[in-house]
Amino acid sequence: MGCKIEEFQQEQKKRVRAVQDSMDVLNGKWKIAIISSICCYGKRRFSDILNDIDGISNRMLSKELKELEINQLVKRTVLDTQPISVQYELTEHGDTLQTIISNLTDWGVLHRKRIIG
Amino acid sequence: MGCKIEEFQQEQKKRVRAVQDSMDVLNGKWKIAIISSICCYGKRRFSDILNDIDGISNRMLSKELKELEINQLVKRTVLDTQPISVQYELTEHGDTLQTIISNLTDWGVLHRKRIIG
DNA sequence: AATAACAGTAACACAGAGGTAACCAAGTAA
DNA sequence: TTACTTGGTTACCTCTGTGTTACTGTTATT
Repeated sequence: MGCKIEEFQQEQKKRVRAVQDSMDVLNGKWKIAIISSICCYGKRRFSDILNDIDGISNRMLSKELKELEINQLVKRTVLDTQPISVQYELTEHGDTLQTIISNLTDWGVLHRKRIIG
Repeated sequence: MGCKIEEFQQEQKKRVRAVQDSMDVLNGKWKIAIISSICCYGKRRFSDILNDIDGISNRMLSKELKELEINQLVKRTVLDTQPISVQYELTEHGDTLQTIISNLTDWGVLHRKRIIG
């Protein structure tokens, strides 16, 4: 059976689907920036993240954090302070994104040098 | 001067900007799938890519390939065949995305196991 | 009594991302 | 003559991602 090529194509389709699964979670203008901010500081409050990321609105931050929570990448904890503050941290699963974030950071620098400036 | 914290924050903002530079290029429903397809086969024709990626339309593929060309990730070559065929391959710069693609593939599998199925 | 900080939410608006379907030109096979 | 293939383009439409502004409730401060 000359199935080698078809097998390879099936594998490739699986790989493409896997990449798209990742991108479904990471897509959007702000998600990776948010993860990057939380990841970098370990724990981070709502207003801190708002401050870390130039241009994001509280509406967007709130929405994106919710989605990240649903995808089990981020954990939300309400702290008993006055006024109430809310702490975000990466889950164990979220932590597994570190390699990707780091690669994307390096590549971003490279790309900017090469294309943008 | 107690500048350590501010320095760190500046560094972090730079990192976030770098990640966003990457995402500007890779964002969208199809771009990474396209790169992944070309990268996997080395060289790939329009209709092959169309076939690799479930759900993409020729309109989208054409549009995304153009953008990837503008960003110097993909090189287009018209072949003198009948009917004419067009070959796409990654540029040197596009090749530097391989690590990221591969990481995203692995993470996608992990994530699907963990969340989706 | 008024204002500020925190962590959001609600209502509305809009550009552009993405989908669908038809069409094109050149060659070629039936 | 008609139909098919390759690699697109064009027109049109829908929908969603994102932005803007204003608002909430609670506590502390002035």
